Amino acid sequence: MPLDLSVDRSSPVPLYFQLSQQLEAAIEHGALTPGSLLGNEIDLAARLGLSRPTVRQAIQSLVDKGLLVRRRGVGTQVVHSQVKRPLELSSLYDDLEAAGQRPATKVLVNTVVPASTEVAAALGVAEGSEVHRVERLRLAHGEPMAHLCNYLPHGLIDLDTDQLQATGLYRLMRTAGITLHSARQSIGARSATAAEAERLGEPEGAPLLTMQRTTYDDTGRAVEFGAHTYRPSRYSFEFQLLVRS
Amino acid sequence: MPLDLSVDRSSPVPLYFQLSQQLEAAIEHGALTPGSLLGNEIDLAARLGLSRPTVRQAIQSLVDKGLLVRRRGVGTQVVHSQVKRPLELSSLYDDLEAAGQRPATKVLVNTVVPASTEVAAALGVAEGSEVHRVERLRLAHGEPMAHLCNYLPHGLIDLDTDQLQATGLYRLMRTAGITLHSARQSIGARSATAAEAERLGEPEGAPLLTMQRTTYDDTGRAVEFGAHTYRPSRYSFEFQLLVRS
DNA sequence: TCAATCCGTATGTCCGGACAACCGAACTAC
DNA sequence: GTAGTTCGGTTGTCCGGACATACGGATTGA
Repeated sequence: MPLDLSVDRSSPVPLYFQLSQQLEAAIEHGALTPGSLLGNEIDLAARLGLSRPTVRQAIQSLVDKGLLVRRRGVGTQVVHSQVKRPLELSSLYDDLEAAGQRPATKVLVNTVVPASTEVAAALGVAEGSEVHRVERLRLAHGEPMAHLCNYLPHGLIDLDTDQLQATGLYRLMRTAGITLHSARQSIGARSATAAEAERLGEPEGAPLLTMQRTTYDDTGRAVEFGAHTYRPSRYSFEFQLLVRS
Repeated sequence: MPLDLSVDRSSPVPLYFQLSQQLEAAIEHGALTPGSLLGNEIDLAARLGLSRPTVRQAIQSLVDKGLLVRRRGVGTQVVHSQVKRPLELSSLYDDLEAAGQRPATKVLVNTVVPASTEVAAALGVAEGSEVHRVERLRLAHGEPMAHLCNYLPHGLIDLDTDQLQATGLYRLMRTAGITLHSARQSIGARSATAAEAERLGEPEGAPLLTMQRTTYDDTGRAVEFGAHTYRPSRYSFEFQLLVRS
């Protein structure tokens, strides 16, 4: 059964994208079983009335996602799954929501402060210049999960406390027209101070998972710097890596 | 100064790859300054005697690396740097070596054991079947930095203790002809048990950074499962993320 | 003066074809 | 029986062209 694929040429959606979506769905759905050959590109193109480059572009996008593997002289195979999602630049809020965890946010601080040396260096602004400072407690199922402290350049975005309670910071930034591009992260661990333990409902000296992140938009501007602490009993970083070959 | 680019058609290296390497070097070297336009693809192709698709392929690879940004109707710009390396599937050994840290390895255990429930599930083998078990202490500058416990399917690779001391596990696997494809990771934190504290030279109850990882080859086979603990005072996970758009 | 429109330009998509490089299996020769 | 060779099949690379689409600035109009 050669799988029923079709493309809609009247659609504004690019043909290669239509195809890659259908292939991905077929893999997800099990119509294309792991290890099975995909059939050669020429035939596939002919069958769909597409050119080979277009088919290749569709396949390539799935190879980049780690769903397919090409072998010269052999063909294109479906990877033996295990692949879920590669690491994305996502917000904790969205992650929790996607996991059905019903996240909630408690805004502790939402103000403007002069930039400390560390914050100024991270955001690439002058020391002492005004920056937004947001401190939040992230809850899941009513239990504190993480303490989030973020700094943003002044004037970049309107930080409304109500909106911060209702959604994540990244979604706010995207809505404001900022196109996120990359981020530098550092994940570590340390003992909780008395104040941190208190905030998160952990005993003093308990181990904490820490994450520092600076996010840049597509012009290279730093748009956010954050120092987060997580309760390791309730949160860990899970992600998938792909080999860049 | 329009940058001197050239390609060698007699070389077996693909033309698009030659071009992307030269562009990357130019960016690295500063010949292409952040924010500057790259010049349109048509001219670039004509100047190099290449076709536009080839030039596009070169540019696209750098866009995927996060070095360039394309804007329709505008052009292709160099990202305002900050980009170093996206997260790779690399071994701790290679990372330390690249950072000039002079890593050393002390093999504590190198044996074959029956797979526990957890290990069997991770590697996708029958519970109780034989698997390699390797336990190592990773040192930098003579100081313990991490404790690495790894399991590998039996018969996949010849695990020589001397080789394990001299290099990293990933390099051994690649040398053995295994093509790594993806990995699932989980990073967390917890308190050190007495034995762990002893091994790493930390006080009992000290916070530890933990990482569990299952690595798959390009056929989807699990080829390695590891449970690592790191001294947070000496190690943290640092990496760069790109937005997949 | 300010807003809407037009237009040049650059990337985005797509086509059809060609040859090269590589893998695996069948075949052949020893 | 085994080793080497040939050969079909598939992906990798590259070409030259065509039209669509979106952005930004200049022009035009109110």
